[in-house]
Amino acid sequence: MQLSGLIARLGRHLDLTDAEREAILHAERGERRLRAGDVLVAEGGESHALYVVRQGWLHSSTKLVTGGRQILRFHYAGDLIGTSSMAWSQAAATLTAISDCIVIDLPKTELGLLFRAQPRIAGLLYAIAAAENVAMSDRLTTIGRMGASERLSTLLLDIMARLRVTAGGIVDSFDLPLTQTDIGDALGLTKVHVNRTIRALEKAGVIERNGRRVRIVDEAALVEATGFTDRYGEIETGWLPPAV
Amino acid sequence: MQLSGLIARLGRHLDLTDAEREAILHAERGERRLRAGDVLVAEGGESHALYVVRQGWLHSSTKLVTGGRQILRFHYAGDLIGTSSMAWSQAAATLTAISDCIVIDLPKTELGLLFRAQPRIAGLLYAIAAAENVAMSDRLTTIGRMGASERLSTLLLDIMARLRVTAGGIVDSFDLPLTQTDIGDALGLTKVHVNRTIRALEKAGVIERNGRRVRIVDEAALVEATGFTDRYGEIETGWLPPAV
DNA sequence: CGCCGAGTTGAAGCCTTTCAACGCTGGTGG
DNA sequence: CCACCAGCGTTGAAAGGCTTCAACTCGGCG
Repeated sequence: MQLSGLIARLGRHLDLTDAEREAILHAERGERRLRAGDVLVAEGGESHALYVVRQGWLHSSTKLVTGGRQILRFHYAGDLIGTSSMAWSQAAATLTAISDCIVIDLPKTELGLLFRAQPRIAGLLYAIAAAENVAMSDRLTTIGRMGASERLSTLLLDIMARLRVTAGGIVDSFDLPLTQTDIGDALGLTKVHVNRTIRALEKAGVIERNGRRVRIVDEAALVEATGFTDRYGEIETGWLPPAV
Repeated sequence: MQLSGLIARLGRHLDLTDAEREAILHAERGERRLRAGDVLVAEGGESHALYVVRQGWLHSSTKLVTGGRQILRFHYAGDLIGTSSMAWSQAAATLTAISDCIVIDLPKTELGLLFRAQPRIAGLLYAIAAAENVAMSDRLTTIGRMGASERLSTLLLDIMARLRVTAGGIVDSFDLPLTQTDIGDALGLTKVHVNRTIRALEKAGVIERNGRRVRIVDEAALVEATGFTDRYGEIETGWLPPAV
């Protein structure tokens, strides 16, 4: 179980066979520990591996010619990150640890072998990539067509939905390890306006804050305002070929 | 060659073996012809197949609770679309034909079998999915952090880069089958502001228009202003397992 | 011939940004 | 041990970019 990031993740969607577990363990390399703020991969840098998040939060981001930054996505335990190196040997985004993290290496040549040995795993990884794509689409829609408070609300709902996957029980509050600058870079807003928007939501009584802790007071109102849909549930696996 | 959408696309990245071609042909089902404006798949509708674009342009879009629309992506000949149905049986986006189109069905159970029979194809499809993800990230960055004229410039550069893949020679002008409303929905702008922005670029002398025809006069200036990078080039295939 | 969608333009208003300043906290070095 | 500094959060005021509302033109289609 020491190097089982991928097994844990895929096991959420499928009952893995022993052979599949074995093959995954064989593909995974040693783990890497990161401190909050550390950069795992830099945009434009060489990259020949994916990483599986075992513990902690990270984000991927890109820099603009104008000096700005866009945070593309937040990554949590179980996520497969750095996938752009499957298509190119240069990383398309920077991966930065938000909290202290542990990630596991998954060299892409090993992944190639895993694809051959375990086609069911290959199919599931493809389905997960498709789901990632939909998650990106959701974000695009939010940023492209919604105002500041809807963007912020969507982010909070999304984080909470994601935390519920692993946390099991009912979650209505969580620690947010992001600065308001981070939130702004994720939502396409300035930190100043993020601050005003947060305080407006607070004043409206739909959220509460206590330090880093955020509590969602009126989840229904947030969902109603944003049209948020939780995509972290099941992934359909019926079409996958049988396990080897 | 009649049903070879996928072969043509994958052949851009790999030399396919006969067995691989055969397996792909076996997975593809009959073609479907669409008229401009036709909806191939509706958001929320059942979907058990992908589609390969053989001819024409389409776009995928989502509707907002507030009544707006976000166009997520434009699709061209060779693209694999409707991939959200790999993860769920309900489509996450609407697929609409922009011009008259021909698409080929690729049932997901067939794709599952293809994954098992031809692991190299599976790996390549995964790499393509990863590249799609990066393309979405680029769009997110553009919309999240750039002004109207940069967004529009990026769209034009992106379309041109994509057309160059299939058109071979030097392309500096193309027919744009999009309304200004479409462009606005793709860029997160109103059609009114799209219009003003187009005319400003025209007045600045970086583009020219003649009906639907758009000519990029000063490509370097557009690239400079936007930091655009063409991702339509090679996909790295060195990590793929050998062909069967 | 008339209507509708697409493109165009002007004016006003709003949301978000920009600029600026200040309090607070945690970490660092003297 | 404590002073200082840097980053973060917060707030106000002014500016700006984009939207909204409205009106008018043009071309294609019934």
